[in-house]
Amino acid sequence: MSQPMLAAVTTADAIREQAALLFFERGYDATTLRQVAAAVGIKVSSLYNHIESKEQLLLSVMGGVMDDLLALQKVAVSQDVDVIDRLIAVLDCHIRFSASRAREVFIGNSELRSLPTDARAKVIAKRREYERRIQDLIVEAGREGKAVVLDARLHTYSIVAKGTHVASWYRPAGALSMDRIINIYAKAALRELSVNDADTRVDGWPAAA
Amino acid sequence: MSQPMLAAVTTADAIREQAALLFFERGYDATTLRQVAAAVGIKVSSLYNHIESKEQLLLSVMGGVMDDLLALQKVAVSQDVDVIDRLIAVLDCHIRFSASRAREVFIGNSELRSLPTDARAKVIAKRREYERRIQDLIVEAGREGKAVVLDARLHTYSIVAKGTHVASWYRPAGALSMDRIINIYAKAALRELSVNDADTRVDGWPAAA
Amino acid sequence: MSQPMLAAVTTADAIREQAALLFFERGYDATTLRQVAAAVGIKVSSLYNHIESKEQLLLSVMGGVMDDLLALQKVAVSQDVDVIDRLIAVLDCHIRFSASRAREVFIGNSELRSLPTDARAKVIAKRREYERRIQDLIVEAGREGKAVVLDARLHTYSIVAKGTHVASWYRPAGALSMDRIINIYAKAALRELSVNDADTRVDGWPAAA
Amino acid sequence: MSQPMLAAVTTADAIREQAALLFFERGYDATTLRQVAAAVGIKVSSLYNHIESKEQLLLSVMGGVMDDLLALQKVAVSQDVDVIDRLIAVLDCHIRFSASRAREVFIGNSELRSLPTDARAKVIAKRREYERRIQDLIVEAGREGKAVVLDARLHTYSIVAKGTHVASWYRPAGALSMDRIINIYAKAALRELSVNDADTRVDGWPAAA
DNA sequence: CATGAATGAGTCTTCATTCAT
DNA sequence: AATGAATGAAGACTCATTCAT
Repeated sequence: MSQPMLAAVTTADAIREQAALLFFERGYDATTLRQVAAAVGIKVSSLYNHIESKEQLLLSVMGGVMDDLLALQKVAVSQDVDVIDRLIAVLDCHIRFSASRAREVFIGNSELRSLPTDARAKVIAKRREYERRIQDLIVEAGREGKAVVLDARLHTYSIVAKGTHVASWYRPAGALSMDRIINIYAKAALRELSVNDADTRVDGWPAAA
Repeated sequence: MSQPMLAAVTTADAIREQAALLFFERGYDATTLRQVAAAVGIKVSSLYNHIESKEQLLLSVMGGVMDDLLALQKVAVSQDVDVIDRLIAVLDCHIRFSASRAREVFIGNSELRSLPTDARAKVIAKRREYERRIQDLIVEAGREGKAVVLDARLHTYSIVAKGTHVASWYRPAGALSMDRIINIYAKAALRELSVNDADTRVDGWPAAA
Repeated sequence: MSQPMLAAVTTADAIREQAALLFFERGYDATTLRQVAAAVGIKVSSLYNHIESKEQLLLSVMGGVMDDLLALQKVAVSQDVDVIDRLIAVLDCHIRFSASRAREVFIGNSELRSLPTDARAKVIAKRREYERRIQDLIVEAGREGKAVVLDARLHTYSIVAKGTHVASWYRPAGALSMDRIINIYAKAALRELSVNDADTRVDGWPAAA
Repeated sequence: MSQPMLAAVTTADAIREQAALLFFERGYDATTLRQVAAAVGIKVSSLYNHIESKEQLLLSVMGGVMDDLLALQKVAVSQDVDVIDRLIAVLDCHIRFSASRAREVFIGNSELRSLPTDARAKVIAKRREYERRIQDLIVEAGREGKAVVLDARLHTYSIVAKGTHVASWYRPAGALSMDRIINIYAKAALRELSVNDADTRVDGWPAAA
């Protein structure tokens, strides 16, 4: 009823879905379990047949995001192709993920501080690993003379920031198609690194795969 | 003690300062007026001799940020120089502000939704105006053939995102000096727009002023 | 596992057993039906196939205690022997019961107030009857010059109190054997009443039976 | 207002008083903070201006009881008189305290298990110390041939039990005066130990002091 | 019989806010 | 100005109980 497109099979799924929506819209602290329950169509106490606590609910919402993202990035990074092509793959992965799972990504960014200390630490570690891989690629490209690196870390931040930003406004029904967004941001990133034929590389990209 | 340079003269100032710190660290919802009072060294009820409400406190913390930012941007934009130089000035303004007033900027980004509807609307309008000016500059540069614009809005977002990101991690004592960060991000932005001699333009910039 | 000797045959029995254990350890109010269910190895809802309500469970745990005790006391009181011998029999009965069914006795003492009003009234009536019989014996002994009674009621309380106390600490595996405890407390009670040859009477007691 | 005799000066005192009353009547678990607040004549949330938590309230109610009791007992034990006189003094102290502060003593006995583990451990240690002193006196009396000891520990329990029991029913307005109760129970205790002239010793007791 | 799920009632606790002093 | 106390509103969570499967 409340999920026209994605009918949640389990009540537990429905709870996670609605919670994600509400956490995204109002923030974790400002979201009441009453609101979550109402959105699902059950009473607050019934919630506890499916979740352990509000904190656990947040965890399960943020849950796999970083793992999924790391897994996808791994694939992109591991391809046996040119650095630039791997970089493009990583960019594609980054923006596509940030857009297609915008809500979770956004929550993952904004509600880190609502997480219990140990869980937060784990997520932060994954985040660092994720950024490190991007940075490594940038350094490699620089070393091979295929990019003019100003500051590897800041270039990385610049890329990461694009994803964070996209996650805050992307809507499937928006004016810009996801592929177009990815295409432009990938070009922008390569340009920022002064990669030769940045635009062409991006447009001809999946070809090499 | 927590503000080495700017010792708050008024109690009201101290409150705003500590509130900013706490809102930044834990978020508006998760911050208690008790915590603010404790940080200032007074009791909760005494707070109300200086503030009207928690919401008003948030407003006064986020208060001038957008106004100040718009004012600074205005100066940058109004200079009677080359588009690219104006763009650089705007970039400098953007990153410098995002870094030097990181906490307020961060709160302004993350706690928009905690604002009462009308206040939120006003801030959003200012935000749009701010972004519009950047976008206009990009469009102008593109029209004059001094930049190869892929999508003016996305380029704008890319720039804005850098500031948002910087506001989340910049510390005065950090490894990177503010000027260096600005220098690199300005180059990155010009490169992203395929501006000729991007790096040189940035390095030689204030000269024209 | 928790009942080495008396393995509960019925699930209903197991429930009563575990409930008794938990009520004893944590009190009725502090005991959760979930805990009872867990102790039995079933789920909470399954409990209701065997009990009517938590209150009824308490009732059935406290259930027969007073009836059983009264019945045993009846036998002791009705013997056709010397008052002192009957008193000793009653003392034996009292302490033996308090020790051998310590948990139920303890619960019966401490959870009276958790009982619904009418049930509580019934138990209290039985209690009074029980104490009255002891008191009557004391009075009789006094009248016959076989005891020096200070205050029949207080002597009765003194005896009752010993049982209550024993019920709170007696463990079958403890240092003192049950028979020894009974022997000593019986002597103490007779001594308290200044019965002649108190110790000898107790030691030679079952002889007369 | 609600305490005709003992007008509590502080609100905090009133809370402790009413809490003691309610904990005594219905038990800690069955007592609601709402009830406590209502009894005091304030709202539940106001309670928290005076207490830290329900558990702390229990602690502060049970608070000094054992300390006070130990202090009084110390005085009785330390007198430079005959063992039997010291024993009588200790008995007087025990029963008098159990009666005059019946509610607190009762709560201290019945709600031990509601205490957090560490607090419970402390109270239990004090209890043991208290009982040990009684037992030492009994042993001493036995060694000096002034008492015929059956089992020092059980005699101690017998005495302790009388106090516990008294605390459960004593009312200042009751039929038996406190002094009479003390007198009888002291005699009963000495008789139980086969002390010579038990009754006379008790009746002539304070004389030696 | 056993159980997963639902739920109304109620628990302790926190918080922003007010007001008399 | 500062504060102790009071309070309405709300929040997360628990529990005994019911019912369909």
